[in-house]
Amino acid sequence: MARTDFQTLPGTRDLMEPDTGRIRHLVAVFAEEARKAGFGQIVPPMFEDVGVFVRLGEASDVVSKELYSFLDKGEREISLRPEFTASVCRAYAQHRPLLPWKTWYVGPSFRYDKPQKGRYRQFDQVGVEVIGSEDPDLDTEVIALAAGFYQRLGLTDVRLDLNSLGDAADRPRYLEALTAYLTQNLDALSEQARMTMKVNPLRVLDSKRPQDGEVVASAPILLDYVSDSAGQAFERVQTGLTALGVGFTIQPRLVRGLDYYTRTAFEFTSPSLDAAQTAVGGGGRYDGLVEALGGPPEPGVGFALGVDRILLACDATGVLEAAGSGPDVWIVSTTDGTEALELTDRLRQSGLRVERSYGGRSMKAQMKAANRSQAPIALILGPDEVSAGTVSIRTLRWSAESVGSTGADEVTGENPAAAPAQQIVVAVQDVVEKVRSLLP
RNA sequence: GUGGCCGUAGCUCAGUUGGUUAGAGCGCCAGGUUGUGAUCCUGGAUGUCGGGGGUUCGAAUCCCCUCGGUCACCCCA
Repeated sequence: MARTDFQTLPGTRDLMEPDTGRIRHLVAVFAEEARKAGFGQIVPPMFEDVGVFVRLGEASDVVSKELYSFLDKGEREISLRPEFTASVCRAYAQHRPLLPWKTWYVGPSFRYDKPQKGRYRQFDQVGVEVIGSEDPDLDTEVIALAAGFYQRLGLTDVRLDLNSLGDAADRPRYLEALTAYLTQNLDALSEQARMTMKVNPLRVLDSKRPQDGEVVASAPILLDYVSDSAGQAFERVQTGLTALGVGFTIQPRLVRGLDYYTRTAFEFTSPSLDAAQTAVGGGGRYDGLVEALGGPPEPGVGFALGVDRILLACDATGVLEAAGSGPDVWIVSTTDGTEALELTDRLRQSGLRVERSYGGRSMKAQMKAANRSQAPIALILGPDEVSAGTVSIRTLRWSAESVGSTGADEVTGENPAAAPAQQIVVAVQDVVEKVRSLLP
């Protein structure tokens, strides 16, 4: 391990190629899907008044212990956003765009968690929110958008779990029944579950501890306590998803980590992730959140998908490979003139990806670098070429990819097992055209 | 926040009854090659053995602390 004065803080990292290229692609696909579905992009600030996030519910860990908070120089209490939904609701309350307001986002969020595989303190999400309509068809549309996005990436094994949490008015009745039941079975519960029960009984349903499994399995079912209107809406969502061919599983014990959810709640998981974190996305309806943030009582529905976990799932299933990012042309120069500089510039202006060697290295070293870059073509500028006003074009990558015929005499390579390299000499002014004709 | 495992070159790792100048493979650099990339051959560079303290004649190796990574709990994307 290299000794350096500074390194990234826990739970943060430097994303670099090829990962950054994959993320660019992923985001481009998502933006396209969202645009087709009528969503416009929002870029809210990464930090807000802590109150914006506290309204998410103080019973959730995200708020109670994972908020990155600090005092700024104006003595304001600030938090880095732990998610986008609160910011979007705040933005709606502040700007009052036309309803229904459909918006999508991408960017980092921050949670002070202990890092783990697929879990970072700074992590990227893409997501959408719709403010201002209770229509369950929007729930369906939003879920289908996420499902379609996974499909387009090639993630075919993503599983959708669905539940209805009922209206805010249904919640107390259910909590009462659940608490009574859990209290009765207190002895059978794990210590952690007992702690959770005091703070947020719903979350006990989500316990992954085998010990709690038995108790949870026969706990009262949320769906039995859901109001008629919420129940009908849930039916409508199911019918809609089925009509669209989106597969799902009703998961009566699915609850979400943030308290603001009402009615439809859903979670996407990828079984190919063997880590503890298999959720690649989730969301639901939050009909009271805008109002809680001081806005009008507008309902909302949306989801957030974890970019890093999606990438992990892609790795596990071998999709979304990094696109080849090598240059089209590599320029080898053994003179100290400005010819290489000019040729590089000219080729780049013509739209080609051009790389070259620097530092006046030997031709052998430059050819090695050219070969390694995976460029299909090397342009050689030595004293002979410069004085004759020409450039030598040499095809690279002996072994596999053919670069098209140069129509020139073949130069025998020294590698007997590989296709022979070809080399031709052209006038400087014809280089761009010739190179273009050789590229696929 | 709690617990398990781990931390030696750019990368993957070897290196235990503590013992002289700390190793391998890959990669990198240079040469063999008459300006031309594979292979091969030759040569070369790089480590305060994560950091600090302690035990010892002597520590990569044993002890303590600390930082970082990783996995699980928890939580969630």
